[in-house]
Amino acid sequence: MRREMTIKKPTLQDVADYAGVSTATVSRCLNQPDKVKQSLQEKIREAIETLGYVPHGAARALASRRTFTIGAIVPTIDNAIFSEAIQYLQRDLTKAGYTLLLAQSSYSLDEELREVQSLLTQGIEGLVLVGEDHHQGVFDAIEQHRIPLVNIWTYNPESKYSCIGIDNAKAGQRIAEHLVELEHRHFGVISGILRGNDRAQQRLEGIKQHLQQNGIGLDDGEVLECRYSGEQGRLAMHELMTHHPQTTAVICGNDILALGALCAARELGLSVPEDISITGFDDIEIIAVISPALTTMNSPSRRMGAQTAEYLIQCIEGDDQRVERCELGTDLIVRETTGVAVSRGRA
Amino acid sequence: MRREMTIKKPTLQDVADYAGVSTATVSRCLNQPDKVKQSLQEKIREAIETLGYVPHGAARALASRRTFTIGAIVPTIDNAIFSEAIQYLQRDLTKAGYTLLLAQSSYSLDEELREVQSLLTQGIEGLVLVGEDHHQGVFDAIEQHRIPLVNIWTYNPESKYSCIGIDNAKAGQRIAEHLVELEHRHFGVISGILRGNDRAQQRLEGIKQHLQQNGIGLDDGEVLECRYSGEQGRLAMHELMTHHPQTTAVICGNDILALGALCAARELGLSVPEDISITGFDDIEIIAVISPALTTMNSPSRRMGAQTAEYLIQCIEGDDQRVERCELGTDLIVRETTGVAVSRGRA
DNA sequence: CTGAAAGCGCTTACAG
DNA sequence: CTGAAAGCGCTTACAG
Repeated sequence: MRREMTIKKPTLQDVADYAGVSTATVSRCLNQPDKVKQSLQEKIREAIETLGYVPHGAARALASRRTFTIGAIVPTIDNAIFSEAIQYLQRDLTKAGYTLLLAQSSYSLDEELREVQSLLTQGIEGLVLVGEDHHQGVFDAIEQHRIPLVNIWTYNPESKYSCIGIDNAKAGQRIAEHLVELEHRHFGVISGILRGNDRAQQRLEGIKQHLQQNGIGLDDGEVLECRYSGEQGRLAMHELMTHHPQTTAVICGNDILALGALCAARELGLSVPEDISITGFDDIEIIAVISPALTTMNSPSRRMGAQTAEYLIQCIEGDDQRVERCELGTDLIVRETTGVAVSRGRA
Repeated sequence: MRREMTIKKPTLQDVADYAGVSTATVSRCLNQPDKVKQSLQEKIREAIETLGYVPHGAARALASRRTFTIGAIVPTIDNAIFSEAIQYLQRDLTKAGYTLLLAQSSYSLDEELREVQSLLTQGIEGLVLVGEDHHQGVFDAIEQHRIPLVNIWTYNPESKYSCIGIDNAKAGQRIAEHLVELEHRHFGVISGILRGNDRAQQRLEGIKQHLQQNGIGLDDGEVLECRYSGEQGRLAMHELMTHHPQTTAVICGNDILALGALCAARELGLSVPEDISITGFDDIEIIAVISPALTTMNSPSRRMGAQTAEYLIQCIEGDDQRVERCELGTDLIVRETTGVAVSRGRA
């Protein structure tokens, strides 16, 4: 019988027996040490040490109704902007004693809903989603569970839920404005897949709106959608230039796509920016050291992660149900890939 | 009293009452449906639907002694190779009904130990770590909890624990060999921080060994350590060329450092590879579309993630305690940044 | 400051 | 195929 002691992991009860106190005291010693006499604390710590006791999180969660767990769902972790945000979110959550449960939606709203349900089962006390466009079931579940939701990467002053992010439409507009100022009249857009991605949709809307205001049209054929990969960007650029050779300005959905487009331009013998201007989005760290230096819009992903952690913790600990709508600024960073299309005139 | 029903989340008991069955039956309906009569299943599903029941993970974990949770600790999630591996690990774990608990160690073995303890509290049924060099406390804890550990990114046929990764020393050797074949005699190494990073240490050992075999020395001053960032690589390259201007071959710890070094070479007016050869490591996706195309060693991070998920699941479900030591191959991908140093002779 | 005891929401032999 | 009941390992009023 006693043999079992060595094979079974020690419980709070074992610690209590060993230290000659009650389980209540051991529990207090762990969670509210100041309520336990010094001498007992020492005995208990010794017991914990020699038995190699490790608390049982599930039991604690069940009894205390606290999981100290936050859920986050990003489209994919394998995109620098999301991994940067997650890095900071995770780091700050950990500092405050919370655990991050991370899931990926692959840019699918249905998949996102499934992940939300799974996270809810696991008892998350807060949820972070990307964008503000979600399956209705997500909102229903959030309401029922009464946990704070923060939508990141999006800013909407009227949102019913908290958001910490950028104004995507305005950012798209700003890029278009820059290129229009350089007197471009023939545009192409290489966007990420729009379905399930409200950020990309909003940016495209911003671009279209600004072009329209300046009397510049943008045909459907001049907007290409593809996955966020360098190779996809390269192929899209080739397709764009085949069907719309007069294009002098290409707005890309992110930096990776822009690097692919740049690659295609090289292959086509087009000089940048003399023949064609190309813009990115995000200002990921790596592009600071590559040539030609990419004109892009920065995206404060780390700040987003850190601020989200801070908000959520305050929301939970302060029992503060206030909705926060926070707009983080973006800056157009003009470098070497945009300019006047001198070589090919201004048709 | 009844008012509480609307404010409190429904439990299994509520579902059972509503459906007119016992909690045992509801539980079976959820976990082993084939053991429950069809007609009852329908009633129960209806009850779940109308009450909006969501299972309580902690209670389930406590009662069943299963958490369906796997822990993984990477140095940082903000490095393409780790985020790629995690993406696949996460995806495949999710498919199999497991949840990934992700933590970051910031390349600190002490921090790693702390995270391991936290994960253990949360009841992980398996653990994934990067490298084979860990705090002794990690091994002790793993032994005590009897959970499978797999060390990734490392391959050691004698390892006591499972490993799925590459032979880092061999990879380092292979890079050095390539450059020696191109008749380089003056080397520089821009490595990641070595402390707490056995992969980087092993690669450096492999490089040193091969150079030594060919009568080429490598002074301490010719090995620079820096964080994995483009800017750090750029600065290190400047320092290297200031103190060792005769250098014709620079081996970088990863692709990001190599891009930084390439940037510095441009700034210094050095042609690549005519004046100097530069190599990376990892073959991250993005470098496929940038110019000059980087010579590098590929690192099968996605395969590592997927294979780790597969092994762990089999280990847990098959109750198979077999230790697996799996070497994933690497390939030297020779592109445009390495060649004979024609311009500066072969001193 | 400490302990006895109820209870958190499930699962699972066991009996029928 | 189904149910009564014990138990998973903690926390937390409550009483002292």
